[in-house]
Amino acid sequence: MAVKYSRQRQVIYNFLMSRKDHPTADVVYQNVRQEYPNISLGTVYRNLTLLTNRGEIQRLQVGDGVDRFDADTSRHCHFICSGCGCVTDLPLDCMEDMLADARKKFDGRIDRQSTYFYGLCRDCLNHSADISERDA
Amino acid sequence: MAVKYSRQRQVIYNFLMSRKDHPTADVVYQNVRQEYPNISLGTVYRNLTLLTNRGEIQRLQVGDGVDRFDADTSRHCHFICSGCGCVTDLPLDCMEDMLADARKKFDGRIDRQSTYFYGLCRDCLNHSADISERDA
DNA sequence: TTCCTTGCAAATCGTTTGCATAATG
DNA sequence: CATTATGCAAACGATTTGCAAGGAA
Repeated sequence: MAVKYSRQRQVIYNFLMSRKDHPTADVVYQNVRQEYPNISLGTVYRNLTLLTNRGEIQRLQVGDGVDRFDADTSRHCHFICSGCGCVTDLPLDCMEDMLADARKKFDGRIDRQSTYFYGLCRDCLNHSADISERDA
Repeated sequence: MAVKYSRQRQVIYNFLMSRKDHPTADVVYQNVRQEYPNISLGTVYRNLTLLTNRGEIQRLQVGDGVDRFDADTSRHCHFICSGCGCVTDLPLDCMEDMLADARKKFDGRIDRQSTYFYGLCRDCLNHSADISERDA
């Protein structure tokens, strides 16, 4: 039950803190491996899960079948682009209101909320505009 | 590309319409099989995916690694109980406001929103109260 | 007849786990 | 020393897919 320090976990956490693009476990693995060549994917998964359970990071399930991880544990929404798959933070003021509203309407205890928005990011919108023009 | 009628798809859709508990593909399979013994899991998955793509049903990813399906395509949130895993509808008035707010703040196109709340349902709350009393 | 759909089984793939060894406290 | 963490590889499990046969338009 007690958690002991491990250099691997530290490196994983540091890497996650350095990124704002919500990398997958495999991306974490590929990057951490450059600094720590012997690390295994299993260790990466184990530590990501451990950190998530301790609330030090957040696990995102955006719907493409691959889990992503976010070192920012503050309450915020995410936008997922259906074009390129990028995931970006989307802080909204009304999250507190929504949570309060949900608590008022639901008979039970609500601890946590997770909200994802889907659509096309600016880059993908521009690309699709280019394509329409070209085809016209 | 053209969709042809199939009895299997009809049965799957009918079953989904009859349930409000957001069943998984396997639950759909087990139930549909009683009426249609030769149907295969692959067919169930194929049709659930097809119906989802056509917007006739909704695919939910509540975070336990198993997809769930909802014949109610109206805009509403879901509550997932961390105790028993049950999934219930949670309609909120403020969803429109939230979507509007997100669209205002985000540079890109937002098509769709998905919101999940997590906590303990009434039954699980009662059970945990029972356990505390018993242990006291 | 043409194209879509099915049943079956095998393949996929992200994630988890068992085990012997290494590191931590 | 007791306990937790690691690396490796095998296991897992939900979902997808290839293919030959069946059904709809």
